[in-house]
Amino acid sequence: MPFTGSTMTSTDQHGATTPPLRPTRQRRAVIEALESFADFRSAQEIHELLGDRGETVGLATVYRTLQRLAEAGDVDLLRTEDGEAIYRRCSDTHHHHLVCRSCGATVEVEGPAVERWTRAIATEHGYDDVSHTLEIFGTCRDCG
Amino acid sequence: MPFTGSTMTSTDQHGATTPPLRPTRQRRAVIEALESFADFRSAQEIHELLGDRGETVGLATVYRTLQRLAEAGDVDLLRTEDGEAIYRRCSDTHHHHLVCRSCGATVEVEGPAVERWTRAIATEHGYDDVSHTLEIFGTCRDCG
DNA sequence: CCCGCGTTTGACAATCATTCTCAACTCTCT
DNA sequence: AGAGAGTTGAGAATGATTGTCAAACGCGGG
Ligand SMILES: [Zn+2]
Ligand SMILES: [Zn+2]
Ligand SMILES: [Zn+2]
Ligand SMILES: [Zn+2]
Repeated sequence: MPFTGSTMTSTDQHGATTPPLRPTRQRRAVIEALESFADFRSAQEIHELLGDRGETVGLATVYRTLQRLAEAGDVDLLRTEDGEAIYRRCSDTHHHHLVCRSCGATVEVEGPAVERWTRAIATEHGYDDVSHTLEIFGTCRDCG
Repeated sequence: MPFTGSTMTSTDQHGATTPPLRPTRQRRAVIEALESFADFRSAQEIHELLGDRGETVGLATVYRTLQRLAEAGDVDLLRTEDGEAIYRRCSDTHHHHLVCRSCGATVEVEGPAVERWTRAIATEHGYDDVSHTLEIFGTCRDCG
């Protein structure tokens, strides 16, 4: 049963199997593509953008790269209503997102209180090694 | 761009298109199946259980029913690490889940403060019609 | 009880995102 | 240059979820 606290986990990497990561053309291309977006995008969208730009990067590679980045915590991952994975470059400090339901405009937010609360609640119920996911959705001013 | 606050939304249904819902054998069977679980299960698992029980219900029907129930707010929906949808019968008041990462044991939790915080943060940034998703993961006592 | 009709079902095909395969290729280091 | 591990890409494979559509059903009305 694979349950997660993937994006925005409060617990961090154990220490181990972190094999080297080579700076290849495609890897750089994907990262660069991410830089050019302010909101969440799917692997397919990123692959498409790269195609338009002339940068040739295999779809499988885009998927692989995005996964690696997500695991490394260099990008945040969330799921659309229908389960599709979408990614976004983001700051390295733990945070959450306030996303516009209609245009996707995203704002990073922090809430020390919430962080404390989740940990407390979990501990209180005997749960260890706590992590969590939290996203806020709404309609932004422009889409209002 | 389908972004959500599906499960555990703080905003509720607008008012409209809620066509009647017939209490069919299969519908009842799915609901009953859900009653027999305390944790989240996938459509496939539920379909399988029904099969074992002798209750014949088409897989497509299980999917459809589960969707309806989720939309109606009668069951909570969340996604496994790999995007698979899993469901669980739950109380009708707004709440969140504390889930064991390894065995799936689930506890419903409430946090008025968090509810207030998400709304405040959103408003503060000019976002309206706010909803949110929040899940806490950890290792339960038994799996510790 | 029987009829009419919109709803629901189910077997199966169709989607579609994501993963797998694996031979060719690229780094890195010596 | 050469060896060895890490990467890539084209295309096949997977697997959850959805679409199709004719047959079966549930709910009144007569
Ligand atoms: Zn917007
Ligand atoms: Zn947090
Ligand atoms: Zn457990
Ligand atoms: Zn809440």
